[in-house]
Amino acid sequence: MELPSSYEPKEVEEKWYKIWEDGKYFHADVNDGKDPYCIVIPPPNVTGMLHMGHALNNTLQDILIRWNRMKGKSALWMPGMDHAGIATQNVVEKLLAKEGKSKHDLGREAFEKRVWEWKSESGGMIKGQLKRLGASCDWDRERFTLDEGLSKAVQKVFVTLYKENLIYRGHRIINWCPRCQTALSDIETEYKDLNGKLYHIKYPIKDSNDFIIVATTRPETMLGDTGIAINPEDARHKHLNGKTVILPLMNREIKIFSDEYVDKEFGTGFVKVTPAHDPNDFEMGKRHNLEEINLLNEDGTINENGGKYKGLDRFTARKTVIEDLEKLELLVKIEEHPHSVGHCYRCDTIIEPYYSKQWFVQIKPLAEEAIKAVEEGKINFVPKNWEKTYFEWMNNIRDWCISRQLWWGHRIPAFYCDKCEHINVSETDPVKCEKCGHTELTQDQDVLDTWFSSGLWPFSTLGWPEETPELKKYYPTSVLVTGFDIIFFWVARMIMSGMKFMNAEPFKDVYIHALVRDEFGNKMSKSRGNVIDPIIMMDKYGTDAFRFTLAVFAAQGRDIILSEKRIEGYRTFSNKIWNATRYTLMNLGDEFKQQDLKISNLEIFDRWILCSLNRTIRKVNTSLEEYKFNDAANSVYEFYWHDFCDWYLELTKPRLYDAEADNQSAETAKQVLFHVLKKSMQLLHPFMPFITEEIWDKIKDGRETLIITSTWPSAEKDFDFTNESEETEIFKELIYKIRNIRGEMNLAPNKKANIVLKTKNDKIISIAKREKVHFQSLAKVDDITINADYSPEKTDASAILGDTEIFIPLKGLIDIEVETARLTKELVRIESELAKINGKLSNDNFIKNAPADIIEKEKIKMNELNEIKDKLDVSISNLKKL
RNA sequence: GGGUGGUUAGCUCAGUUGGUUAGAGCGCCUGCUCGACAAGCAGGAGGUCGCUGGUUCGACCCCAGUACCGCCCACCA
Repeated sequence: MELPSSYEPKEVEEKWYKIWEDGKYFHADVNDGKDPYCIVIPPPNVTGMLHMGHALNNTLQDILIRWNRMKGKSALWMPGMDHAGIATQNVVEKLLAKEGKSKHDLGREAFEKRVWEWKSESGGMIKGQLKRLGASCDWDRERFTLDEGLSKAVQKVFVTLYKENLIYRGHRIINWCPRCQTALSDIETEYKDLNGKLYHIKYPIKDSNDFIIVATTRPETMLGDTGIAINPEDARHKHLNGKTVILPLMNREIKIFSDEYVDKEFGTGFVKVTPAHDPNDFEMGKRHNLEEINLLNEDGTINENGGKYKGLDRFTARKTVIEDLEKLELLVKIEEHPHSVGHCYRCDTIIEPYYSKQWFVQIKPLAEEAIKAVEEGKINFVPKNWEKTYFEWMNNIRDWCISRQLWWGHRIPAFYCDKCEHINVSETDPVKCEKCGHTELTQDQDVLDTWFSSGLWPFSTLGWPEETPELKKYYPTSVLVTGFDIIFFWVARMIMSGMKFMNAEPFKDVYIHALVRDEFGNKMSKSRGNVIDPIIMMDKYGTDAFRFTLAVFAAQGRDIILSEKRIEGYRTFSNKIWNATRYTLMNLGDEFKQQDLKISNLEIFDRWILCSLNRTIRKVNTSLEEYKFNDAANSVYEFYWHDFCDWYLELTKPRLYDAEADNQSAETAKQVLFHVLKKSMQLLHPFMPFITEEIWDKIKDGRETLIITSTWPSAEKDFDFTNESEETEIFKELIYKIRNIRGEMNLAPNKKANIVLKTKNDKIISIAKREKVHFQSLAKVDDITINADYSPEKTDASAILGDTEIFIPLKGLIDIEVETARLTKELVRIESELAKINGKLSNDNFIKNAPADIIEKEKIKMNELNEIKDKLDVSISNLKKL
């Protein structure tokens, strides 16, 4: 069978994904009787496009899923998408804007319909992109957070929490985005450091010519001031406590009061208090019975409470207020004042603390159980240190604002009686008021925070609140794979809801992976223009190379700085895999039939490669068990390229090519080649699913596909050939030494050389005698002489391996200077090592304290090094005599 | 302000029970179309492991301090 000489990913990828999908190979059968292994996908936004974060996240999940599927587990990767309230509504609103319309022109119902239309036409692009990545999700089970079933889950959760008084409605200061015109939760507000200004303003004291000075970063809020606060211990201002000041521009009388909150050391010691527009002021207002004057409309303009500033945008108002104060000579100074300002996480607009009526989850009782679950080890974060972050947040958690003034999402299932205003909350939409029986009810206009529904994802996708077999089998799920940026948004909330409603943890492990950055270490973002498009990478280098790169970079606890060069590098690995297969297939011949490996037939290098394969299998297993994707990927890379291709393949050539060769030896080589190739494809499959499946198709003896053969390799005790491995390492050392001389001496590759081994070492003697043919093929050695009493010519090049000296008679070909330099370099290295060891051994404390075996090791080493040094000295002085 | 991660070869990164000649890929230099692969093969150069102390017989690894870079959280007007 002849393969093309380079691997072309494109067609292969398309072909196999289709076969896998059509064959339902991703489907996990709840009745298969196998042990469950389940991962729920972090649902991408329905508006989402695949970026590097997704690529990494889903590659890692796919590795775990494929690995476990091959191990014979009932491996379920539950896919789905998030309706992404604000993000999606924004997208559709923008489209409407292009038509010159707003959502209000359509009305709520028509708008919602429009969003659904958008979803079916252009939403979920990311799904196709995930397929491109090779994601082996169980697409038959795909869910959407606004599905009927998931909506039912949402309703049940809301109602239950409400009945337990864990959901309540109340007036609070919340974060308001004037552009999205909705409330946001605390974590949906991103704080950024801005260079703001601190305005110092005079407030006249009533019936006096005196005044106080307050400082503020948001002067327009003064329009809503209803008090001035001082610290009760502030000696400077104590006497003013209870006095009245005249609020400029509004001419309102407000009182000075004292409150512990005020920091004596900061600013002037006077704090203007605006209860409706600052959370701290709100708290102080509560304590001192101050009026809350709301100044803002929902769009961020000043409302009728702002006097003549009514109708101005908040920032225009700020400017105008300052100008007016200046005219009145009430502006003292303006200082530069860097401070952090909250921004909307969806549209980056500066948010306003805003006093309004919203729905909240009383979170503490839920958090307590969620904390316990991690403390008790029911859930393990990997890497462990993220637990601290989790605890930190959970211990300081505050009530969660869950109502959003949007149209796209789960409408809050609360119905207000038009007559008695009673709030009706029940699992089925009520037809009459449960209190007064009135039949005119109005549903709350708001929808729930998107994260309210995604927080139920691990069990809602499995069918909850129904008691489905899926739920029974796959919950708790095995592991959650996600980035640290959504630990609070999502992970914590899933844990809370899981503990509350399932009475069990939603997943046993949480693997937190790094953020992908560009090659300069910057976060990738559209606005920076530094995004590397995963799709383009897959087009250029193949999906397998791309996935492999991500796996190699996924070391724990570190950000990933991705460079295209690395991806390119692993494309060459794909090609290497391909060509080793090509070699193998070329040499097997048509009659080849795989047989069980017969130990007695195995030659030394066969044993060595099988032993190395064993080690690799073990390493891959332990690494994946610990989520050390980089270790797993590297070890299989190392094995395949450097053991299998660089050495074993080369070592089979004489056995396969030489017409005189022993038939049994050739046959054994074929069997081993085939065996190792097959196992390698299995080991590589989770990382590089396409190329391995393609190759498997060419080498398989049965009809099954690699993806579901359920034969993940296991190390075979019979193949732990440690002696042969040690011998092979010695053999390799000899080859290295000879190649080194050849390379440094610039001996042409076609120029054969004779070597003389001056040694009494039985092992080396036997290797040299037995493996002559390999010395010839790998190091272009013509003849090997073994002579313990050899007295070298002065024109011999030499090298030393332990107690053995290697000589290559070069006659006129030797370059004295080069050879001297080469040997001197080695001598310097040996001497510096000797100096180190001598230092240790002549240190009494070392002898006294170090373990005996360490001391013994050092002594042996010293003797060896001394011998080598002597030999080098001789060789070098010989050269000098020339 | 409170946490937290990093600093190892020109670049991007590995390196957990403290004893290694400190590794890999890319890049660089030299030589190779020899029956898998030039997306390759062989050889080579390149690092006082941020800095300063300490613990130890012994430190890239443990401890303390320090510098620089980064991230998360936080209501300082």
